[in-house]
Amino acid sequence: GMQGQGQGQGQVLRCGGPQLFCPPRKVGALAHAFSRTGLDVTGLSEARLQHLANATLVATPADMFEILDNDDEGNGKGKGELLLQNITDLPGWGPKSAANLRSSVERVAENGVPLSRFIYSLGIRHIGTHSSNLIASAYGSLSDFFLALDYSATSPLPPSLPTEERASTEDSGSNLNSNSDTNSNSLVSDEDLDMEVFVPFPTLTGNGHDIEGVKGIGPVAIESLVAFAQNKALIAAAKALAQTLPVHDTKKLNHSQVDLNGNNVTESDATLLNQASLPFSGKSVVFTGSLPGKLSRTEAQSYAVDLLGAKATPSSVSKATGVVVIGEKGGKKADKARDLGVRTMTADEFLVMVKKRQDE
DNA sequence: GACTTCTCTTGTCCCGGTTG
DNA sequence: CAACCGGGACAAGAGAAGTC
Repeated sequence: GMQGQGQGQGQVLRCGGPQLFCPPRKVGALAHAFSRTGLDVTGLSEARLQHLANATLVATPADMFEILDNDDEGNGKGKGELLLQNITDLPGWGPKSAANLRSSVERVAENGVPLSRFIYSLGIRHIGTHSSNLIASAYGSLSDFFLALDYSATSPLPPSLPTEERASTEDSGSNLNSNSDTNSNSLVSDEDLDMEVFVPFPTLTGNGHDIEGVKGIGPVAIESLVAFAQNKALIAAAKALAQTLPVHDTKKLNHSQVDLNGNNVTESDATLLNQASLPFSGKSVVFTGSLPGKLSRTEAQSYAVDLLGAKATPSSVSKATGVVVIGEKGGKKADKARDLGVRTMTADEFLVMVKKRQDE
């Protein structure tokens, strides 16, 4: 890792660099990428990933998709079959679990993931589900997101560089930063914003002129994004991963909804998504208790966001919460919602709304 | 066929970032 | 600078699946 140390303020021991290429944390990074909120490849617990990593079968998320390669050159087994065989032979694994893993990978490779989950899967620090959603809707498409990464990686002024180098790269306006006492730890300090100084991720930060920026993405998140963008190995891994599966634009409707109930969602629904007329538009929706049927909370959250227009599905209730959906055994969240006067609805009522949207 | 292992899910808590 | 909000980590348990 090349970036600065962990700054000592977090309790967690960190390599300076990215998790994916930090041996102690590699498995954790892989687990993060394949987790349900990421690429959602089932059958890959942290323990199982440890097996694969120990056997040097899988080092990056993209490697896992090699299990689908079937480039057998006339004789013998293809690459994917070999990998499948190697996995099957690992202790604790068997034909069944290996085959299940393969089909899980296959499902993801065919269906793809929404841009937000792709971004989440990259494991960028401070970029969790919420920030990933914000970023995804800011850029809309994977290509635009990568463009932003490439652009921001070209920053001539990494935050750690001494001020002399800063001055040399911006000869015309060098006098602006003459006051060296200013604690310009921040990447987007006012001085930087004023002149045509390089600003990374202007779509997110705003450029002070025509671009407003994204609320909820602050300097810390930006700094983390810049570090990611400047790491060639991580970018390469991300682009390799992008080759393995379709990444759906956020402004359009993503294909993942087709899977939920096998229902097709038409293109016209996509245009409805951004309208403010949806039941949950602009609201954050919190779920508590278990939902009827085999509907998982994750699926329900997808419905709330994609079909009903919710802006977020946090895990806790606050006064900013728009609606709390109460399933069976709803606990303290339901109480808190009532205390705060937050609107509540039953899971059944929620499902009716979902059904109605699906039928349109 | 028994045992082990992993998965899947929810609730709670706390840290940290963002915002005004 | 303070309050608020959100996410992540943690814990626990029930259930399912697979291995041997």
